Amino acid sequence: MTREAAAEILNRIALLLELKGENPFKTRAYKMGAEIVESYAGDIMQLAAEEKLAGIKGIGDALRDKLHEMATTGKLEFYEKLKAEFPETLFELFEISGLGPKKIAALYTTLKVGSIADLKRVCESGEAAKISGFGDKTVAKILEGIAFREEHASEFRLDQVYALAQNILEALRGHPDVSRAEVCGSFRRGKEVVHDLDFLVSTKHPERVIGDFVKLPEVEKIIAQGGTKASVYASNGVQCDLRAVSSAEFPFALNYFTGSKEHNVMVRQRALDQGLSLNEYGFTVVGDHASTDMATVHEERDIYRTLGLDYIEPELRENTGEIEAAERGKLPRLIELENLRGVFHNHTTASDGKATLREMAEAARELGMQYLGIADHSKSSFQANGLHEDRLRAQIAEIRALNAEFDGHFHIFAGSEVDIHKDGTLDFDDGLLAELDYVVASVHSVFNLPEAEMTARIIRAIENPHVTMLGHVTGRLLAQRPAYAVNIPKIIDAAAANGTIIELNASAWRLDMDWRWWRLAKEKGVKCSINPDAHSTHGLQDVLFGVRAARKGWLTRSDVINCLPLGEVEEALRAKAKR
DNA sequence: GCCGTTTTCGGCCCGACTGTTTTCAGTCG
Repeated sequence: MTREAAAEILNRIALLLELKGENPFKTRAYKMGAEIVESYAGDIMQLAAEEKLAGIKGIGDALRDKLHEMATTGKLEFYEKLKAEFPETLFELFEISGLGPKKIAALYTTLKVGSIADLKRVCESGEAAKISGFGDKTVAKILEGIAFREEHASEFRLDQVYALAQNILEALRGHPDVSRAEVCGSFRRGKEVVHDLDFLVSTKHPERVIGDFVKLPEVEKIIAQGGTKASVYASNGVQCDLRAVSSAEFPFALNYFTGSKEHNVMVRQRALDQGLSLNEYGFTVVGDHASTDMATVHEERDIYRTLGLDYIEPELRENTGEIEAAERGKLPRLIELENLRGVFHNHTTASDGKATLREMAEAARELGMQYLGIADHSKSSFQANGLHEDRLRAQIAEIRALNAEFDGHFHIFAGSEVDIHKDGTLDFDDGLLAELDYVVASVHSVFNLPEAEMTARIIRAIENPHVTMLGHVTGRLLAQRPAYAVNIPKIIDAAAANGTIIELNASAWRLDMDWRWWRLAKEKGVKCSINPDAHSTHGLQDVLFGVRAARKGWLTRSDVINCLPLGEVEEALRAKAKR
């Protein structure tokens, strides 16, 4: 059993125990256990199998035995019995915003609600509103939650599909009959969520490749299988499509299936204007334009060149002006992962992170970073074990000591992710903020303010001279929780006026600020910081998702503060502090 | 369920907000 599967089972046990009204500290122990299993540095399932789990904090006798059982038998009797008491679909209900274990338990015991379909029915029929503790507003909120979930049901975050896409791509590229393979579609365009994964291969033997594709270990169910294409569901529910074309067709098919549809329409129109018809198989000459120069097309780049355009990176293909820019040679040179020199906004065990300060520093160093910014939560974020003044001061001292140890080879910046209160004041006074190397200001409470009030609240924080950057501007959780109401253009103006950086939170759950706003921010002169918001050493790698989003927002390395080498970024932070 | 130790039970994380309620329960961060 994989560690992900084991962690999932522990999490589900926690949910079911909560439903049964178990001691909340017991359910928390299971949740903690799940987190440890997910993030443990080392092969925890191997250790579990060999009964070598002793001494891991948070894993006691009970969890140790359960992990051993899962690692050796592939299942857990305790869980099998527990889940047999409830319908399998019950877990869906926990995904509805506004519903917790108590309400779910009430719905289940009084009305036998065991699925979202049941839930919708009893809310609409008026039965739910009659349950003690429920009312019209509760029911309206639940229905809103259901609607949001339905609207986003087919969306997958990048953390859910990235490894899958890489694994399948690798398998395809390793196939003896495949000469070229790519992922196309919205994944290639760097969208923040995707609906499916589209793979493309060039081959002389499509039937062999397709036959092997549907037998990949990642494949759960075959939806369709033909001579040139196949569709399957992967085990995590993501639909994966494969198309096989010839080598000559490959660049055209790659371009076509990458989209976006709107971009394709514009490109085809441009081709027509030049007497060429473009489709997923190639160019054909139309009318009397027989003399058009049809350079041989080997790469996608050649298609654009034939049409008199610079190569347009996939992330830019949204028909938002990229074709005009390509025509005039004005496309930006997009940022690349390798351009990042360091990362700001990361957490440690001091608040809700899973790795210590030293572990985070070592991990960042191993990734080739020159510096690491720590920004643990501030005191108001109780749920995240936010730091009070004394603990923050102790952390600053710890960071200074570690830096002395690094002796210039690596640097840790002492920061804080300070809560923005409802009125726009910050969680620490200016004196303490001034002791820090930098400050990330974020909203973590009172999400439901009217837009004007929320905007004013955030602008007040931006105007605090100690605030270096603004954290996750809209608070959205992709496919789970909508953004709070906030006027982004006004936020951008305020950031520009105060020299405040805006974060591009690189967590696959957030990707916030959204890529659609970065061109405006860039025009106004606002700098971006691509922040992993890492809560573990592994989380540092989320910068990958952030870079994709930044590219989609037309950003170059000079727009992104953490592309600066150590000396220059120190200078930039000092300059901001002096303003 | 885990942890720690004044070695075996008692503590474990707090506050705001909302909606349902007449004093609080549930949810969220």
